Amino acid sequence: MKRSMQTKRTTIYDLAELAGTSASAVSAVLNGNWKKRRISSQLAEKITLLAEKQGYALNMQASVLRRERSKIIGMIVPKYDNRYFGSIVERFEAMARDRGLFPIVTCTRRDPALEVDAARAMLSYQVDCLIATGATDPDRIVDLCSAAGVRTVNLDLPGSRAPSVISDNYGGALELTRRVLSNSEKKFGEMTPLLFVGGRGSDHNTSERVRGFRAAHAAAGVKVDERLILTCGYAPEKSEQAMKQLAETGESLPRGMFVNSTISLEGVMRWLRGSGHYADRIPLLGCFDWDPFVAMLGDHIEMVRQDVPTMLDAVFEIIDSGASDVKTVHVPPIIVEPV
Amino acid sequence: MKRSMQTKRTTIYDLAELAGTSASAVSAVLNGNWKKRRISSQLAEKITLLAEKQGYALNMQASVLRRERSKIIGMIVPKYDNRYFGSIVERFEAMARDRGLFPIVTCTRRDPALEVDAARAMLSYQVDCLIATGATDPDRIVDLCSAAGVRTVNLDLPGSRAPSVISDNYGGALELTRRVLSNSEKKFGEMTPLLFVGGRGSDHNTSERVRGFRAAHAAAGVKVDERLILTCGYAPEKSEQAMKQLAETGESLPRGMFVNSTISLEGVMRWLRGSGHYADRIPLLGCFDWDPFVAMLGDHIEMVRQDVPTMLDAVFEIIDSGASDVKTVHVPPIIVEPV
DNA sequence: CAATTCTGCTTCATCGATTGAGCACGCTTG
DNA sequence: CAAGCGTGCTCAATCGATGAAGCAGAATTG
Repeated sequence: MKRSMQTKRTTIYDLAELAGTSASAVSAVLNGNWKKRRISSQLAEKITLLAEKQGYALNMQASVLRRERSKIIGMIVPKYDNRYFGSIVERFEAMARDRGLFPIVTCTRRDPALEVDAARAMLSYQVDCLIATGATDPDRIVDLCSAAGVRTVNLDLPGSRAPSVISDNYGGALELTRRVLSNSEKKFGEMTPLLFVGGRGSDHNTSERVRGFRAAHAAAGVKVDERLILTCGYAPEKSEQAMKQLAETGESLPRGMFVNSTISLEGVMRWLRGSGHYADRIPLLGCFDWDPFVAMLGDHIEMVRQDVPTMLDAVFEIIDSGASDVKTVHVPPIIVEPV
Repeated sequence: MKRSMQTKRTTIYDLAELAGTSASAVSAVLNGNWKKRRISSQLAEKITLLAEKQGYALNMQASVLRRERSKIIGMIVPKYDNRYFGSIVERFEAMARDRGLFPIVTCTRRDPALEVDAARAMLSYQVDCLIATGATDPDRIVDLCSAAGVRTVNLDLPGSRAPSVISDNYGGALELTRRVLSNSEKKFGEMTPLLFVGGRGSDHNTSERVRGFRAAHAAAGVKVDERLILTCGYAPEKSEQAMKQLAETGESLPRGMFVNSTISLEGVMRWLRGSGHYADRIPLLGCFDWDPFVAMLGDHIEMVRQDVPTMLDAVFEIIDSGASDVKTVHVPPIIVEPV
């Protein structure tokens, strides 16, 4: 309480001296296995009180160095700018803590080099396990980790060398597309091909969603217009640019759109409001991802919300069970009923 | 590359043996001060190559244990569910990395007990410095840290025992209120008292914003209606509930509202759409905080966007300069021009 | 050519916590 | 009463990286 200067932190040796006992007794008491080590409850209590009074804090570096498992669990995540990743991180931290693990999370801004650097850094900090969320190149990370004997789980985007937990992108996209097409029929009396915008053509989720998009068109007997598939990247600037270019072709614009993330939707909406197209009438929209304000934007914005709690349950089940067979768990996303 | 079993990680001792040299030489080479330690560049190169080939990764726990500074910088943050905190974390991580620091961030869900636990955990991990963002009780955290000789900076919410960086809440609120009142005059030909909803009455930011809210009313010659100040907490459920209760009083509802965060706005909007009030006509709104989709919600939603880059510049200036005088830096927020 | 300096390393203690091994004492048992 | 056991602790090695101190041998100097 009264230590204001640059006091060296209190260690178990300090406590041992104060208590007139040995450091190993102090250690045993403070990490809870004093029963096993046959320390008397009197000594235990004395030490506990002293530690509290002195404001003792365990030095994790020393502890981890000595132990074989660090109980540190790492996660890398692309961005913090949307509800999906935000809730993943929030829930991940809570679940990790519930298990007595220390979570460390880092954001890699969809930058492959940063992803690798971050993974390396986490390995240096001796994480017991790493969750690679939405990684550009999950297998690269898995390789790094397995060289160090560290387990990995891929989340959101699958890899081929570690268990993965992802949304059922195909199923979600199929249903989302179906709904937008159906809205289109209700509103215009006919179904015309939709626009697909956002995401990277090379990533698994996007290609699965495109597959669902196509399947829904096929089921409705609508031919997909290939020029309307714009997998331009996730960033708002990218989708805004893609819309602008599309409009410049002079062709008539689609009546409905499948937007591949809220973050891409941000760019699309910017373009919609900035350009005079659609004359203030928002087209029929479907968005793969959920945001509370998007839900309020206009009428009939269909959304598919990825089921984060279930996904993280699956992740921790893999971790807790110690399974490491390369399987992909597909979690059905939640179809949000428009308000 | 070819280590697939549970191989013990490579250490500097392994490398030393392979290179036919000593561990200290390896250490010196790998941490870059081999020039100072007069290691020949031939040996240096040999060791570097070996390390690479063996996939050597530094054991940070051991390294930090030995060194006096850990180069780990911690941040606690209340939530990841809005753009404000999301961008704080994202930028914090980037700036920390630029300085060669390792950022660890943890989310405390506005729970005072979790805040303290998280701070303790970070101290155990030997953070050199801790940034307490939006902490319920910053002084408590500062006390914990200073007992361990760890510097602290308060962000978003100020404390009395460490430097703080916060928005100019009074100024921002004054201008935001002024604008909503002015819109009210344009639309209805008169100014009537606005509603203030969201935030905790006990927190500094909220009380400063209420002060700005009052000052703007006073300047416009409008009397504040005390029953319309609802500092019910930040969570959407809280603000939704508060609106419901207000409506149940049967009094006529205000024509404009000052909403104290996007997250509170979420609840307000839910109520607006759920209840029949305002008959689908969104009232004049001002929101202290920014979100791209909120900007698109309706006409004339005024927003004040906290200036995260400038705030974090200020935080790192304090950290870099080593200053620890208890000063509060007020960063003017950005008035967002409605689209 | 002896004395000094410089070069290029190695040795060893250290950081703080953990844990197997072991020690001293008192109590039981045959 | 000796042998055996249980209790309550201490000792010392260890985890991996770091860096002050030191030590050979080569190069330079007076």
